[in-house]
Amino acid sequence: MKAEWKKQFNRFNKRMTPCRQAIIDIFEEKRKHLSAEEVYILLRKKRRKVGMATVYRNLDLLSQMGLLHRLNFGDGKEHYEMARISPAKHHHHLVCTRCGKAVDYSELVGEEHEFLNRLEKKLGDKYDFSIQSHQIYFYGLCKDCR
Amino acid sequence: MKAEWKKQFNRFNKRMTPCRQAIIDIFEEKRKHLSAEEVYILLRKKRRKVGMATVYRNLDLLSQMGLLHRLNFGDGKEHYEMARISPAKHHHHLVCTRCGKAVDYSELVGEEHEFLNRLEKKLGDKYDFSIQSHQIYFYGLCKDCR
DNA sequence: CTAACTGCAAATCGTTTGCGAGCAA
DNA sequence: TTGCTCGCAAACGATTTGCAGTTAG
Repeated sequence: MKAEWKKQFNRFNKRMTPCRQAIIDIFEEKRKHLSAEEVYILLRKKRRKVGMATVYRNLDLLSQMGLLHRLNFGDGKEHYEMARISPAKHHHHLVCTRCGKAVDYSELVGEEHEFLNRLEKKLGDKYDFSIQSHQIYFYGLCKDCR
Repeated sequence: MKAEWKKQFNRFNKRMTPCRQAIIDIFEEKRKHLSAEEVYILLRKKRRKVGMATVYRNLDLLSQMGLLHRLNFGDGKEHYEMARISPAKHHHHLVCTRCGKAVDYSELVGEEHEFLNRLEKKLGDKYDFSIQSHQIYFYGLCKDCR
C-alpha cells in the first residue's frame, strides 16, 4: 500500500516525506472528514513539529493526486477525507445549515452509483468534460437545531 | 410575485428595501450563479450606491430565507443562484477543477428527482434531519483545461 | 416612532506565498 | 548534488463586524 503511494508520488514528481506519511496516517486512523486545522492539531498531538502552511500545501497536493477529496460544508473552511475508490465505502454528506455539522451517509449508494454513472457519461459527452468525481450534499436542519 | 416575497420578508421580520429588490432583480435578469463581487459590480453598473458589506448581508439573508441557494465551486468564493422550486428548472453543476468554470446541467433531472426524493425521505428519517435542499457536483476537467 | 437597514472602515480568519535552510533520491 | 520540502512570518483576499446615520412600516 505504501509502495503504491510512493509510485503515485513519483508520477507527480513529488517525494514521500515523514510529514506526508503522518498526514495520510491520520486520515487512515480517523476515517472521517477533517479540516486543515484539525489535521494540524492532530499532528501536533503526535508531537510532530509542522507549520500550518505545510499542512495546507500537503492537503492540496494530496487532493490533486486524487488521494483526498475536498469537501465544502458551507462553514467557511475546506474539509478533506480519504478518497475511497471502492463503491462499498462510497458515501456523501448531510449538512446542517445552522450549526454546520456534517453527517456521512451511504444509503442507496448502489442505486445511486448506477444512476450517476449513466448521468456522468451523458454529461461528459455533452459538455466535453472528463469527469473524475462527484459529491452529493443534502442540506437541512439537524435534530438539535430544529 | 413581489407580494409573495414581501410576505416572506415579513415572516422573517425583515423589510423589503430598494437594495434587496435590486439584488433580486439582478438574479432574475441574469438567471445564473453569481459571486458576491459580481452582484456588487452589477449593482454599481445600475448606478446603485451600495457597500460590499450590504451585499454580503443580503445574500446571506436571502439564502437563509430560501430565496437563493449558496454554491461552492472550490474557487475560494461563494456563489449564489435563484432557488427555483419548479422541478423543470432544477439543475446542478459540472465544475472544472483546474479553471473553476462551472456549467449548469439539467439532464435526467426527472429520474434524479424521483431517486433523490426517496433518498431524502430515508435519510431525513434515519438521521433526524429536516432536509430542505440538495446539490450535486460533478468534478473534472473541461475541454480547455484537458 | 422604532427596529431594521445602510455605507464605511476596520477587523477577522482561512489560506497562500516568499524565503533561506534542510532533506530525499 | 539537485531540487523538492520544510517552518516561519508576512501577505492575501473573501467575508464579517462595529458604529453612527437613514429608512421602511
